[in-house]
Amino acid sequence: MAGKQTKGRQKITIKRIDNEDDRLITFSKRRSGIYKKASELVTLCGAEVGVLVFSPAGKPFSYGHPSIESVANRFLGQNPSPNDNTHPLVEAHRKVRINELSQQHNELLSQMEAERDRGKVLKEGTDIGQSCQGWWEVTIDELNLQELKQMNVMLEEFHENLFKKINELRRNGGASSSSFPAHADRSINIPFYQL
Amino acid sequence: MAGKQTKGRQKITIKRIDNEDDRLITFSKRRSGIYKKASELVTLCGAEVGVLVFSPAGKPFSYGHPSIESVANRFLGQNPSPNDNTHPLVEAHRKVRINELSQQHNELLSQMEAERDRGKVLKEGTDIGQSCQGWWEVTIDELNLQELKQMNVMLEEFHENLFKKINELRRNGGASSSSFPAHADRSINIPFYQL
DNA sequence: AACTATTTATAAGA
DNA sequence: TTCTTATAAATAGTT
Repeated sequence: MAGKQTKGRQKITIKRIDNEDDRLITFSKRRSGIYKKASELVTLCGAEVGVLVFSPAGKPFSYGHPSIESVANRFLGQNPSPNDNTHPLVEAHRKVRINELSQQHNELLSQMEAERDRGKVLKEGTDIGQSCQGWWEVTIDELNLQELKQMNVMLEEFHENLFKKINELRRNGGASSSSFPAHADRSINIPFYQL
Repeated sequence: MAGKQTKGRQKITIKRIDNEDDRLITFSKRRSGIYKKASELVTLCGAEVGVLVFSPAGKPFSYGHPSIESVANRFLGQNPSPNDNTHPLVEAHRKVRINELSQQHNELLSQMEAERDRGKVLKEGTDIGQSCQGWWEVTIDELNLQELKQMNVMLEEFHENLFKKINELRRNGGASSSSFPAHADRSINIPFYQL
C-alpha cells in the first residue's frame, strides 16, 4: 500500500496523438465509447442516431439505429420515395442546419475575438466581417428564387430585431448611440442598407 | 456543511425517459456530449467523423468533420459530381458551400480547443442551438453598436448580391421569375424587406 | 445556464 | 487484446 498501483487515468490535451500504437488504441476505445453514448441517446430519448467514422487509413466504421443507411439517407434526403411531402421537409432540415451552423460559427467568432482582445494572437481573417461576408456571398449564389424569397422573410425578421436592438441601445446608453445617424429610424423610404 | 448541497449525479438505467421535460434536457445534453467526443476523436486520431441525430419529433442535428455531407456521402459511396445543370446541380453546389462553412467552423472549433488546452479558460457554451429559429435573434443580442454597423455593411453587400442574382435569374429563365413582383427592381424608395 | 455529487469513460499499466 | 486502477470527464438532479 506504499505507492499506488497505477497512475490511473491521466489528463491529456486534445491534440493529435503522435505515437501510432497509442493512437490506434485510443481510436478503438473512443470509437466504442461514442457508439455506447449514441445507443444510450437512442434508448433514453427515442432518437435516431447514426455515427460514421473513417480511420486515418480510410477504413469505415459505423453505428446506427435503426440502421446507419436509413439514418444517413434520411439525412441526405436521398432515399425516401420522392413524394412531395419529403422535399420541403428536407429543405427545412437543411435550413435549420445552416442556421445552427451559422449561430455556432458566430458564437465561436465572438469568443475568438474576445480571446484576441485579451492579448491572444490568433490567425488572421477570422473576424466577423471577413467570415460573414464570405457566407452571404457564397450562400446567395446557391439560392433559387424560391429560396431567395424565404431568405427575404428571414431578413425581414432580422431587420425588425435590428431596429429593436438599436432602440434598446439608444434608450440604455447615450455614449455610443450618436454613432447612428438620425435617419436610422424606421422609415418606408429609407432602404435598410442606408441606415 | 451538514447535508450535501445536491444529490449529485444519480445512477440511471438506460431506458426511455418518460417525463418529456427530462427527456428533452437529456437529449440536448447528451447530444452535445457526443459531438464533443466525436470532435476529440477527430483531433486525437485524425479520423473523419459524422454524427447524425434525429429527435423523436424528426428534427435533424449533426456534427461532421470535415463536414457531415462529405462523411455521409463517402460512407454511402456516392459520386459527388453529376454533370447536370438542373436542380441536383444547385443542390450539389449548396452542399459544397455548406461544407465550406462547416470546414471553417470546424477549424474554429479546433483553434478554440487548442487555445483552451494551452490554459485558457473558455466558455463551454458552443452547443448547437436547440431551436431552428433563434439565429437572428441570438446574434443580434450579442452585438454592440459597432458590430451592428459592421453587420449593416454586410447586409448592404448582401442586398447588392441579391439584386444581381435576381436580375440574373430574370434574364435566364422566365418560368419562376414571375414570382417576384415588378417593384422588386432596385429603388431607393422600396425597402429591402418589401422586395 | 450554473452547480455539485456522483457515475461513467478512459489513460496507463499489467 | 483484455483486465485493472486511479483519475479525468460527463452528467442527473437541483436551484
